[in-house]
Amino acid sequence: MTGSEKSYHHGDLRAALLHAAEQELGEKDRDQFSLRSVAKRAGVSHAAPAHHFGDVTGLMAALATLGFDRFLETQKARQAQASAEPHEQLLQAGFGYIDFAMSHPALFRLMFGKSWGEISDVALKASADAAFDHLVQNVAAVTGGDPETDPDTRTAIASVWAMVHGLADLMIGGAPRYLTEAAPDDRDRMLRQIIGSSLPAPEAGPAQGAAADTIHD
Amino acid sequence: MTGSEKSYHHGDLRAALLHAAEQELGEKDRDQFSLRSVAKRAGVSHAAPAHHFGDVTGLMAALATLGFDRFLETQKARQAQASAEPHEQLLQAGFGYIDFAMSHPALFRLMFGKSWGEISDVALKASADAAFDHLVQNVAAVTGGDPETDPDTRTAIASVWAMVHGLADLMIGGAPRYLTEAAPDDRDRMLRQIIGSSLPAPEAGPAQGAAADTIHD
DNA sequence: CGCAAATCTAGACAGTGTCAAGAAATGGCG
DNA sequence: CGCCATTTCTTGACACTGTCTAGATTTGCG
Repeated sequence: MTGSEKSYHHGDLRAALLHAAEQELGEKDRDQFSLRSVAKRAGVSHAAPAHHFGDVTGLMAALATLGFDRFLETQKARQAQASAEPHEQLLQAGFGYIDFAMSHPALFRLMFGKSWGEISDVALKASADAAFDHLVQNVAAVTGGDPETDPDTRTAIASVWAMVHGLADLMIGGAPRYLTEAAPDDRDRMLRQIIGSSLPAPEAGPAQGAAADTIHD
Repeated sequence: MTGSEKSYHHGDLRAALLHAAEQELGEKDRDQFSLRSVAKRAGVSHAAPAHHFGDVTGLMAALATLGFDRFLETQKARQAQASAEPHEQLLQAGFGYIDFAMSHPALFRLMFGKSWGEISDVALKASADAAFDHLVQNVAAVTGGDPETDPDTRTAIASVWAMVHGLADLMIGGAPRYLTEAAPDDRDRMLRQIIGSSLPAPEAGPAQGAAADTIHD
């Protein structure tokens, strides 16, 4: 423990392996990534990860879990330093969504790479669901409807999610040159406009949005 | 040639390898996919693909090129059996976009997996650009603006593309249960509504669309 | 102290992509 | 037609991958 420079037992190898894997994922491509290389980076033998994560898919699942947690944090951090008005909150969550994707493209692709249905890891599913629920709540706060029953709210959830996710995924690939070539200010304005267009009802009038102040949560 | 059952020279191995690779990609996961397995499926030695595609990335590029071509065909096929009205044309292109993604999820992920900037293969870039230009033209036909100069058109392009791409990518993963759980009819209606919400101006009046008949094509 | 459990190492195995050398078929030129 | 350069494919080898098994080392608990 303490220093834990080089003892037979690492102390907290699981976290160290996750850290190494995250760096490895950030530097190299998805196919350059190897279990042995992260083990080497962590300074342990090639078979050490097996005991903590079992399979390589186990490490991926743990990595994706960690990713979803930070994903949610990024969105909340963006929202924290913004107006409490629901519409603005949802907008900032969307920016956080895109921020995370562009900051950690490989991790983002890993998180959304596998099909939702075939997730067996309970921790991963919990973290992913938490991130999803956050989006649902933010949309519901804007529409004012129940996500489970109100069809307009359900459509709005799918709409906003698709728009933000599509922007994130496309900007990772650098596809829409109309977005990537634009100056940062222009880009933010365009994103704002685009995300806003996917919202159910931006506002009927300028005074309408102030109604949220009475409740304000 | 002729029968070409089993001669030393295959005849058209390149096409056969692409076909085998496509099937392999459809059946197995991205990581199960291997150069040797497609060679075995095509009935040739494990080193045969190297001469036609050089690297494994070369095969991937060729496969993605083939994918983008079919991607474009799928959209055009959808549009062909629909009204010539620009708004409806764009909508059908979007449905084709999503159709293709759900029919060939692995290929779709392969096509959009790599960053746009680091594409060196000229054929791949050409096919991808062709697909992108098709979208641009369809959006421009709705807005009536120049894609290069009109900022509203540029924003509309990014908006529509992001929405449709986001829907496609999310539905591959089965993420938005509000969409995947819905009955097919409901889903189409929701998609129509969602895609429509990302459009600049749905329509000013019902008679407006008939103007396309005069020009047609 | 002693021993079971947990943690990590070392070695082996099948499978991967890539490279070099050579065999087999093709096509052009005399 | 005959011959040879070129293309196409095979074979074998190499380093590397993930996973399995056996064993070494450390920890923790009675």
